[in-house]
Amino acid sequence: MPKEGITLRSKDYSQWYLDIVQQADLADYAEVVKGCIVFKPTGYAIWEAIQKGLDERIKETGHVNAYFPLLIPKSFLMKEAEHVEGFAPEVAEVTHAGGEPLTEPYVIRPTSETIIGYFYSKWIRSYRDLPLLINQWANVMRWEMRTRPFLRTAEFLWQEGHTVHATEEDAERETLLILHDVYADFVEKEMAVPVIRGLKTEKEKFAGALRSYCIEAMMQDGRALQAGTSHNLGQNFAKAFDITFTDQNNTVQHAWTTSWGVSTRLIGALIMTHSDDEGLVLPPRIAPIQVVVVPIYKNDEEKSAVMAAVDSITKAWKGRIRFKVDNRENLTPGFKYNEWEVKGVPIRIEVGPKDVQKGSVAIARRDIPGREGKSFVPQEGLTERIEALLAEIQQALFDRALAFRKERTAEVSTYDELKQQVEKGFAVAYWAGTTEDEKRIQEETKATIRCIPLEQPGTVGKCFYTGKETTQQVIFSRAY
RNA sequence: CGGGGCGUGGCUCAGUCUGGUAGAGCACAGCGUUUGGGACGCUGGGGUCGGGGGUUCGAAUCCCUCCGCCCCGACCA
Repeated sequence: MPKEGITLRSKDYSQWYLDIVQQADLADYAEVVKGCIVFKPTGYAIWEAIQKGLDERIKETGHVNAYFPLLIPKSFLMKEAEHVEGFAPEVAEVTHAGGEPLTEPYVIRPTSETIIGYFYSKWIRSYRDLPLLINQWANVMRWEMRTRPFLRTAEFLWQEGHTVHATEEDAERETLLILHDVYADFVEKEMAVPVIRGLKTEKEKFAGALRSYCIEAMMQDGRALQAGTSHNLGQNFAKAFDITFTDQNNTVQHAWTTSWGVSTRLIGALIMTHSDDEGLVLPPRIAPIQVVVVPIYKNDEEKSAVMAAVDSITKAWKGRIRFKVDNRENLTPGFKYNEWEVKGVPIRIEVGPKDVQKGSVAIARRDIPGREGKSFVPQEGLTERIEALLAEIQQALFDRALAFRKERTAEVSTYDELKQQVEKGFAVAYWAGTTEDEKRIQEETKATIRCIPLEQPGTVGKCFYTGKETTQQVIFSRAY
């Protein structure tokens, strides 16, 4: 049953996405502030769930939270050559305050390596101070030319980890720990979004990094979305900000730093991975509301019987299931079904007079729309049944997304094949080209190397572009 | 930055070509009837027509100018 106000995916995927954001009430355009959005309560609740899952993992891996200033002296940004080049075009500047021009303008942070680097240089003296493992939850601003709710907004929310280590190996271990145990683990287990872990090419790496690792997901239109990045910054920032320490041998050395972040863009990934033409679909583990209960009655007598049943049914749920009883008056059940479907609640329970008599409820799963996903089950054992079903839905969403990605991924051995494949999804190819080659391919196909997957077949093949033999495979795709 | 679209009650838009008392649907408020897949009736409130200037007896409508937002593309988490 097509929903009002939602464009079909097959008709216009981009418009469908915007419609979902609006209809599920996730965000509003901040029309008075260019490129920004308002995170409405429903959308912000998803962010809070993401924060919770990530924050737990960040802390479990030994990090602590702190907070640094929003404004950064402009000169700080200039200290690391590649970094300036990467970010200068998109920073917003504060030139006046208190009615006076500032002697040195501030920039609104586009990312915090520089200001954090400044403080780290003050705090670190000895190898005994290392590793320093700090994360911050913050907002940042990048003046992007073209914005899209959640996927790319001028201001966005994120976490950015900034760590300092005594050796290159330690920094590398940290970078990969975050990639695997924090980002990939969270995104796959909690968000049910399968990702490919890989290394960025020189062209795509973070401005100022030695190496950038990433997790890449495939959206339903076959395009890639970078869902998280973890950078080994080498000694670049340590040298720019003079982050040094004295080692065991009393020698002063530059430290090795890392930075890593994921943003509210993950909400976009969630939408574009699971949702359908009926609206938002949320994986149970991330859903702010996992189960909605719609009571059905015609008169006061029925109402009291139904509500009593609802109370006794939901009593056992507290602390186990995140649920909401939709007891709004003057709205028909049908209206409520539609509303909660659009908003992506994983399970809907209907309780009506017939259920009171029979000791049953109707249970409908969001990931299987329509009659197929709805059945009548006994009230007895319902809590366990729901918990099992939530887990089943979580797995089903992941499996479906993974199957979709596999179906839309193919190995290519010629440039023509690549051109065709990137229309559909990911093209896996042997690659021995240069950054220049990569740029040319992007101009011609709009596709970029999303990553060099960490998992490599280890076999030798011919680069489709240069014809050189190589063992390195990469993934080409169009990206968000 | 290039291309396109739009600006009229809260929302979606009609009205602009051809100037003549600002409209519809939805939403909202009240009352009543409804309620197992987007209910219905009656009543009601709500608009400096994006801003400024001009033409005219008269401008949402014609002219000039400024502003803003959205979509597509290049660039980017």
